Amino acid sequence: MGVSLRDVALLAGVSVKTVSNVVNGYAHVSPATRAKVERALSQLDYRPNLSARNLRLGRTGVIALALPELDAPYFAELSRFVIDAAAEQRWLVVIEQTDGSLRRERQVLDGVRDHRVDGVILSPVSIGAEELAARTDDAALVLLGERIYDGPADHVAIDNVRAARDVTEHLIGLGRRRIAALGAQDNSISGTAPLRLAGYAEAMAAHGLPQTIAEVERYRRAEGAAAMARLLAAPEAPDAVFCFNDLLALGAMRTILAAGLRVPEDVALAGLDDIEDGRYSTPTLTTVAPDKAQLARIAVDLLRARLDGRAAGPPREVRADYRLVVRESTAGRVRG
Amino acid sequence: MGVSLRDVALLAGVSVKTVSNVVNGYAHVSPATRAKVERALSQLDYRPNLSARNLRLGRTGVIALALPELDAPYFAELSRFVIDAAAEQRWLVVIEQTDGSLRRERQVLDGVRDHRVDGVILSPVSIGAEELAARTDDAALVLLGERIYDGPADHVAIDNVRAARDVTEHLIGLGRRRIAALGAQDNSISGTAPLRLAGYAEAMAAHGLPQTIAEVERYRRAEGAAAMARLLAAPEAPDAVFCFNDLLALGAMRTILAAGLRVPEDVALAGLDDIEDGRYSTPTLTTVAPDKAQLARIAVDLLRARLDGRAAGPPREVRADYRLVVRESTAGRVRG
DNA sequence: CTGAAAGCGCTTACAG
DNA sequence: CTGAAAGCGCTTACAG
Repeated sequence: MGVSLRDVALLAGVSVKTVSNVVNGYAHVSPATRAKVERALSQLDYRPNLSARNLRLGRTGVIALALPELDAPYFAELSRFVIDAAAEQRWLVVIEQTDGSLRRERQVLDGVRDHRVDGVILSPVSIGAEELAARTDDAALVLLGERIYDGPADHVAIDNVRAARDVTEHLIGLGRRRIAALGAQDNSISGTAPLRLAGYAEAMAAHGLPQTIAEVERYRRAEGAAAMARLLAAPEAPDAVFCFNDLLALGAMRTILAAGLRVPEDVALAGLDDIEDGRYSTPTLTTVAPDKAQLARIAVDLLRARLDGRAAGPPREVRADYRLVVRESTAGRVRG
Repeated sequence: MGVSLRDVALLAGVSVKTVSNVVNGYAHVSPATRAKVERALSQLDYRPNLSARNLRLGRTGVIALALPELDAPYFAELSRFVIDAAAEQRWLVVIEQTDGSLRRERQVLDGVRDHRVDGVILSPVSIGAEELAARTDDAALVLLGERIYDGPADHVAIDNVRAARDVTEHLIGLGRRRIAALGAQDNSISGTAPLRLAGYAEAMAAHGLPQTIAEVERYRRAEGAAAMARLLAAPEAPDAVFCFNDLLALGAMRTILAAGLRVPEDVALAGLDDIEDGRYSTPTLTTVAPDKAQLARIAVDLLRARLDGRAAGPPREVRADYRLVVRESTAGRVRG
């Protein structure tokens, strides 16, 4: 294959153990021996075989990041931070796309048992809390960004209810009264949709305002555009819409503008995720910005704690920060 | 660790070799033995230890996909297809972000020598053809989406010169005359910028039109917005702009609209990449759509051929398909 | 401070 | 058709 410890040991005239000691930076190696070994190491350009090390150590040095779809900007941006945070632990990150399907979410979890990855950071859509809680393997698992109740595993997310309430209050504060929620979902067991809907409903109820709810299957632009068309066709069209993510909002924006209406004059629009697209759309998009770097870092830290065996206790529940970012789609335009 | 072949063999009352034969689906196992083994297999819920198999086979079953940044939509969309194509080979894909830096591009290549991955699909920015050609390790490597001359490795990309010419011809055909190119780069050794610039220049020269060139450092929205502001401030503002990718175009669009000008009436705009954002912007964005699924599949196929040892010959150069997609940013709006 | 040896779990000639 | 055994390259008690 390549150069092995044995080759280096032979050349340096020492044992394999000694070479291993030097490679792994252990103390108690005499300077003379160390120098000899290091000369041989560089002469042969030795690189440890990670497969062998992993077999011996029972680790792969690889973690899986499982998310519905990599090409949704929110997940792509989040992945970037997860990969960076993992790199600091010298972990490689394998990306697995579940499409939100139960079968594939289960498959990802099995990857740990196949010794392909040491642990999994999962952004769950379909898998239920009971199933996760019933898992017998002790695979390191961190749930990211969705809310599964009863903590079957470590979990990090923003407070979705509060964030949704903040957005809705912002729209109400602008004087809007016919405020629709776009993005409710029927099929989501563990998703955020019910939480965001709850936050919206809380705020609307607190002000005695009627609720209008538009459902979608998936959080993509096309669905936002279609749902918005349905809202506009209704007898009482909304004067503001809180979309449950930015992609839905950008799709909705397209529909509104293409219909010859103005944003925000006719319809104010807010999203959630703070993807880059919304910072350059016209008008720019008001949104909730989760601290993605923080989310990623916490997820990696939680996983590391489990893998180190430092945390053997009950699942931990961590909240990440977010902030409301008001832009033109609700506040109106400023000519540049 | 877990259940090993030995455990299964003990329970089934056969040798390890026989269990291995069954697990790997080899022929010539008597039905009776096979049944016995399979019973033991499922009783113990055996899962092969991939680390051990990999050590033995000298393979990891993992490939690296190295690209500048995952959160650029083009790369996120491409990654999705690469992961899917790799999954069909039962490969896992580790994503590495180079930020276009030479150091990190080199690091990725070293990953093969560390036996962390079997091969690499690299979207190069900084690394030069000479350096790649000078590599002594025989790591499987496929170059994706950029043009490096003299084929130091297998390579797949669209014909960037021709695509750029097509876009420019389209703008000329619309009657535009002051057509600027936005996205030229100074620092790119291996990048596509010179190729796209060449295509633009060819078309402009063919029609005797003057060339205007705006440079950027990186292909992001912010840079497109800033470069467009510079173009608008010039004495002869352009009536059309060919941006070297869609992100630049979307940034430029923001600047034009924020300045109170119209797209395409005042300035027509075209990009390249066909990212989803451009299909929902207002106006929608004219662009070149590379066949991303095809690019990904070819890249994976090229890598597989190298790893199988089927292809030991000289590097292969493959062209992927693309098409010009005319939308509102050049053709004008249709009210919905 | 250093060495000889076992063993992680798998695959694969080599016998029979 | 099946088995006993070697070996992939590493780490780690166990001696000395």
